[in-house]
Amino acid sequence: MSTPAPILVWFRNDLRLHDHPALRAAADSNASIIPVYLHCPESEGAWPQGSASNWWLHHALQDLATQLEKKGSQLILRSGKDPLVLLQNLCQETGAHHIYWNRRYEPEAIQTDTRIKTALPGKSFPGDMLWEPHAVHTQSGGPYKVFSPYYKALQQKGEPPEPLPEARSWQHPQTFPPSESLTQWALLPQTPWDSAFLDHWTPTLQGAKTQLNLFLDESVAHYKTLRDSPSKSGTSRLSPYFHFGQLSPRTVWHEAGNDESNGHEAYIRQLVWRDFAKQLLFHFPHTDTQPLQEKYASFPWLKNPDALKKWQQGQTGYPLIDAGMRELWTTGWMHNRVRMVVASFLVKDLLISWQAGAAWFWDTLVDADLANNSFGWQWAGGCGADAAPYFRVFNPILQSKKFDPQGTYIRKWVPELRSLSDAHIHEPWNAPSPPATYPAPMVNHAEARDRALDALASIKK
DNA sequence: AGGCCCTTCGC
DNA sequence: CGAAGGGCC
Repeated sequence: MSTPAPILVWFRNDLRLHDHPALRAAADSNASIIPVYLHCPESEGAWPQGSASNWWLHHALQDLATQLEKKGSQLILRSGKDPLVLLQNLCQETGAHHIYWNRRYEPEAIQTDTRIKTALPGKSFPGDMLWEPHAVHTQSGGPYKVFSPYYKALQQKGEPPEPLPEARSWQHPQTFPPSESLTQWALLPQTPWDSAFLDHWTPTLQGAKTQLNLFLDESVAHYKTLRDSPSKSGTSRLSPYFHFGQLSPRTVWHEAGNDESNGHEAYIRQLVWRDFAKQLLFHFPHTDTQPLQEKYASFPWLKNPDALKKWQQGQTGYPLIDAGMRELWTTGWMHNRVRMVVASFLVKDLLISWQAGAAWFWDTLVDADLANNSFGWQWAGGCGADAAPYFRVFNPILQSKKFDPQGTYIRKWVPELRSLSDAHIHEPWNAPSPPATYPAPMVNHAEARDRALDALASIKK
């Protein structure tokens, strides 16, 4: 009896063992499994992973390798220019006849996967969405561009596929091919800007599980009201786990989604936004760099490196904006409400392009995800699908008073303002003696708002 | 998933 | 003279 040829299971944005369709299918086949991860930053088009994401990736891979070792397996690391070449080499070295992977939906990934499938015996499985893009379309067969009907359509489909349980065990090859060393990939920063990251995150599968359970036990019931308060832990904080696939949306849907309470439905709605963004990038593959609404291609954005830098460093003089930008820099994450406010400020008050904002988020967020990032910034810029109309300009002072009324979030991230009263913390320039170390507002919001509306008028049809 | 400004209405 | 509601950007 000859043993079947081994199967390469190619891990990508699915760094987990549970609900992993490719791994499960390989395990069920009785062939031996060689798990591989390929690091090909140059093949990933215009969007190689950012610095904060690389930090997370390092830890997630280390953890995945450990979990695989507990099963008697090994994670094989290879790096190079082209994943096709690396997979070809691995097939030759190991005698593997099949490569299994879970699908990705970004334009670059689709091109690469298609190229690999024509050259090698690859088999792909459903990726990290509740419903894959081809499973959802409008009456006329096209993609949805508005969230509400998309959400309705998903509700009518009912439960997404059941998550697959983790395979208990599977066959291993007698010898594994050589692996590169994770340390040599130098994913961790050279200068220690990540010093606080481990205080805020546990970037492992156990960390994902713990955070999900914490959220389901303590926060989800009040999600609808608490999710907008940046000083409270009312959001799920699961985004990086989703991005790296340490959690599967199907798993989370089934753990959170069968409860009819307000909080659960509100949370599932957010999971659907995630699918919505992914299907948009899938159907409109240029929207990582180009506005979905064409008339915005001629929008008169300002090139203003000094202003951009003040925004990036949290030195705009608007407390809520600066708190958010500093939270981002320190922890690799920012509360969703604050993301909307800082984005509106960059795009509308400073008239700096949403692409410049997206690039900064891409490099600094541990949850940076091409579909979510592109969609979110186009939404803020008013040029995307179901976007906030451009004339909807967030007032950074009102948003601050409304969502951080006691200034708790501001005091946490902008220590210069800690001693101000609640009455002055949102507008420190009105305080009797404004802190000398905190900058004056870099723009007057009322004037900036008028300027933004004038700019909008200039591109109107 | 806004906000500004004006009107109206209640006190 | 503040709150509430609507038109508009």
